[in-house]
Amino acid sequence: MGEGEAPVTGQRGTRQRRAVSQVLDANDDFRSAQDIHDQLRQAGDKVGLATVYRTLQAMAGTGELDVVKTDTGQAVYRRCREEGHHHHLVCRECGAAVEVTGPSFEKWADQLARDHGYADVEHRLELFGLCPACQAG
Amino acid sequence: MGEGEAPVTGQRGTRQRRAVSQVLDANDDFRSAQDIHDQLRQAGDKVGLATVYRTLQAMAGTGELDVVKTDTGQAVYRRCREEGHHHHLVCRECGAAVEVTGPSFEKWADQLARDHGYADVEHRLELFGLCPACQAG
DNA sequence: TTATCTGCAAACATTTTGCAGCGAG
DNA sequence: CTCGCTGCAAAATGTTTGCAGATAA
Repeated sequence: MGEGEAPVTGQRGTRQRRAVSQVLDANDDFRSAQDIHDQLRQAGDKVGLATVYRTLQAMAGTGELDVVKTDTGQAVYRRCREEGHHHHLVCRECGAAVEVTGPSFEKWADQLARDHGYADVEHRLELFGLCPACQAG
Repeated sequence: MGEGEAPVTGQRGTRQRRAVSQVLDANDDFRSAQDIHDQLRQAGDKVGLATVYRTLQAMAGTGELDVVKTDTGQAVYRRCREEGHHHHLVCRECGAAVEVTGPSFEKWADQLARDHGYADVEHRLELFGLCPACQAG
């Protein structure tokens, strides 16, 4: 009795899940759900688009994935490297990204919020540019 | 001869445009295109939704409007106060916003880009929180 | 007059959801 | 066996676009 509520961690090890995870491992850059879906099909793994969305969402929820919204509002994902709070410098050409942290920036933001009496402040910071490789190309 | 290409500035003074402009003047906070459309209808001004979108887009293009993308990717607008580059501390409850600039932050961002060899870097920074008024409520 | 603007509805792109069936544990 | 996962297709969102007719200059 009292097995209690299902552990939030309760994810089943399905083929589809594994396939998505694998694609994420294989890519060093940010990809959209649809990109990942295409890549999956090309590799011969048949996975529904909805499932890709659901899986990415689930993984992002546990913090194992980083999500960035592009210019057009599209969400792009990649496996998270650094724990904790950080931002990304993303190449707008190829999706390659560097994770960055800025203690001084964080402090500035906090101070700013305090100065204006805003509570519960969070920020979204994205940096977009051309990576060295894409400049050369 | 040579009237030349039409001046980019060629905007006609239509009732609809004026109505949208008026709503923007009346609001001190960020509103979505649809919000503005609703507000317009309530005020008795019949303006098509597409026209609202087109107008807002045009105004944003000339720099007379600030645009911020919310969490959900929705675009929200308000008349721009400060010229030049700045960011916003927006109340996630009521849309009230403070415009902020951060020279130290800008410098940090530039340096970061340089350190990683990224060119043509731009950043998007939004701060979301609860404004003093909404905390009280 | 005439180029621009407007309104409508249909097109779009991305993401979410309902539901019957499959499959991991 | 069960309950969560999956696939499909349909729905939902928010925004854009094509086109015929209205309108500012």
